[in-house]
Amino acid sequence: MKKKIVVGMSGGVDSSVAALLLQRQGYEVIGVTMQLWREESGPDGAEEGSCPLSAAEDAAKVARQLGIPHYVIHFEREFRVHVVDYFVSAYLEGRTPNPCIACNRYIKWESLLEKSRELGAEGIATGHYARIGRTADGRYAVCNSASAGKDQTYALYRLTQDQLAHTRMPVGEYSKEEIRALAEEIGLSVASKPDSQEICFIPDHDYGRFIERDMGRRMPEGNFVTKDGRILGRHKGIARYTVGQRKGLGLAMGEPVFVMEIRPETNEVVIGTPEDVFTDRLVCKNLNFMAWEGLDEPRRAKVKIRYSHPGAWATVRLTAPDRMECVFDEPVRAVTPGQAAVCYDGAYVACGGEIVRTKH
RNA sequence: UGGGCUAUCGCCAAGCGGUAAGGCACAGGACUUUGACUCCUGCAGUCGCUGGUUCGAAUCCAGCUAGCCCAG
Repeated sequence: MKKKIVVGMSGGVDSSVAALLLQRQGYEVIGVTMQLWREESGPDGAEEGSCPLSAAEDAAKVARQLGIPHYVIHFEREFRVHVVDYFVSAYLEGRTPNPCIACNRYIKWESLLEKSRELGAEGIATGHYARIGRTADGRYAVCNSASAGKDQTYALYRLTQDQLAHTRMPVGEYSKEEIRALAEEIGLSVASKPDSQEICFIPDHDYGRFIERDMGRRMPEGNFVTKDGRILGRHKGIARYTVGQRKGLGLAMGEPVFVMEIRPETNEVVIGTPEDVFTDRLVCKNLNFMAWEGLDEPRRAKVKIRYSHPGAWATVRLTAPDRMECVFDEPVRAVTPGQAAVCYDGAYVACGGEIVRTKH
């Protein structure tokens, strides 16, 4: 009897080819498109955003081409709570969230995996460019995909051992070019669809406006200050800024200036020089251990502090049961509370957590 | 109100008789699988106003206006 697997199909090239590959590997593939968000723009509720009708239609079309069943599952409620609400409240608290990490954790894995079990499948598969390997001591861990330019492991650091044991990422064995070629080869209609980018539920990229509309009122203005307390001007609400930001401050100081810190308690945004935004240590919490089972003693690791970060060498250690400190060999730029610090042991994701504090 | 100084792009600022540097800000684009960063491009037909001198004036002269400083 064939093994049954659920493939999360976004309507894009990657997840479409993932379904194809699994089918070729002999799985009984079930295509599922998650409906996550409905943009109530336009008078008659025109669709837009993450999984617009066209996404589900594209996915359904691909499923038809492959001859597999296809379902649309509604996760709007989960997405609202675990991604959008988290996103908005984090910004209002002066942090800079990474919604893709939250979405992976709560929606793509927790909710979808649960659903797949209800459907009698042994697990789920996605179109991520990452691989799932086993360490010497048997732990599951995601590692860099075959094509270095397409690594998505940073956003996957949250996955648990159980989730990893029931997950397949077939496109991680290939490069983007190979995936497109495969799609074209069998005539998949979505072969040339452009890659998605930007946060799916804010297509116009105006975060400030989204947050204000979501909470139904305007954010309070406050002061831009220097680290020694001098007032430089007024800001338009702390959620409009993030550490390391230069553009959009409207501050003509003669030299470029950057956001050093956001202080929700006083509603202040601290401004500094390019050098002021470098730090050599950070503390994170809500840890998840992947290739590493724990961290009894300080260890060396390459640490990424944002999705596109090449990684920087650091010594990491636990300072409390759920507190990890990273001390970098060289200062890194714009360590930002709310973002994730992900440690790598070789190609494997070792562990990671949410950045809570930086030290200047 | 008497004396001195200054007025050049949103901010700062070169320019010193030969036909408006630069920085910041801003806008657009590229890059980007979150926010950022970075990169590229654009951005004063005009120099507080009005006259004058000159082949030619932001640059010299006069008056006016505004701001700053000193005196009072």
